[in-house]
Amino acid sequence: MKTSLEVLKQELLDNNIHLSHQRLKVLEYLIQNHNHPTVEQIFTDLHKDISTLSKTTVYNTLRVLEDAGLVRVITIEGTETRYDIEVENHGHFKCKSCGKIYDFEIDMNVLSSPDLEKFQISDKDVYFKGICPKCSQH
Amino acid sequence: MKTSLEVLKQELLDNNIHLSHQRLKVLEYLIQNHNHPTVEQIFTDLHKDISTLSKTTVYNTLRVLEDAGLVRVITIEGTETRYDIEVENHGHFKCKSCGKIYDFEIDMNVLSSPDLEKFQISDKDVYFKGICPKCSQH
DNA sequence: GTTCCTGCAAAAGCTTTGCAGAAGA
DNA sequence: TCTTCTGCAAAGCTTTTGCAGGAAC
Repeated sequence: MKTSLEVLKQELLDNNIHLSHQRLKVLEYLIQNHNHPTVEQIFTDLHKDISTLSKTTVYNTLRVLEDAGLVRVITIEGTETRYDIEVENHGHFKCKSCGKIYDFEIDMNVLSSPDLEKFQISDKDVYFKGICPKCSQH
Repeated sequence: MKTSLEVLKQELLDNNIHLSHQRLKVLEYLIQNHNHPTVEQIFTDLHKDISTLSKTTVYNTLRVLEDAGLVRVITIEGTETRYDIEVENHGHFKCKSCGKIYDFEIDMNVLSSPDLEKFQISDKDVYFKGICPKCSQH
């Protein structure tokens, strides 16, 4: 399984990134919480366990993990940045009513354009917005 | 042509939005500048013509235009919000080297997922990142 | 001992809000 | 006249930066 902690720890080591307590906790959190948390959510939850944790460290760690290609940054809304363990072939849907973000499977390979023939593509993000089934019932 | 000023002005009227001088200038600017400007860029350029223009008005106007469905908000980067006249069936590519944003044609109708069967989708955004041809030459 | 990491405090940006005056219908 | 719009100033948020102390190797 790609998102196991052991595999990711190895990837960090391969990238010459120290496995500090704080970093492992953030990584662990992202593996266990696939709800696209904001920095605030990650910080608040982890702060319960690690009372000395600072928000700066959360920011630092997320950047490190992003650079290593382990986490994906979700900018579906301009006002808040969310984070997700890197998983291939899925897009994000944000419900305009309840604000929840859903994952959905999508074949990124289908996504191409003749306009981009000479472009080197390294990241593909697909963001949808609308109303989720729960909210449209009401 | 969908992006003509006259058609858009009519759409504003249909939405009960006053056609103030400032609003028309912002709209005109977006029609003439398809380079996905930030608020800062729009403000700086328009300020040359309208010396009394305030950034607040630019923000207000962009929100009004967004709500009316005339402009699209581009959140390809979490740190900056960009704006674009609404055009169907295109995605955005951001070069990680030079920072330029390119449009590319893509058939949004192809974009669907069985996971979203019961979802009402109102917005679809496709963001790619990588290196553009100009930068990969160097 | 050297290097890298953490976390506090402060700074920096971007965006929103409150409000008084101006403009428009 | 009444409603809506503008723009200044201030506030609110999120994120970054500088730096001193601490941890890891």
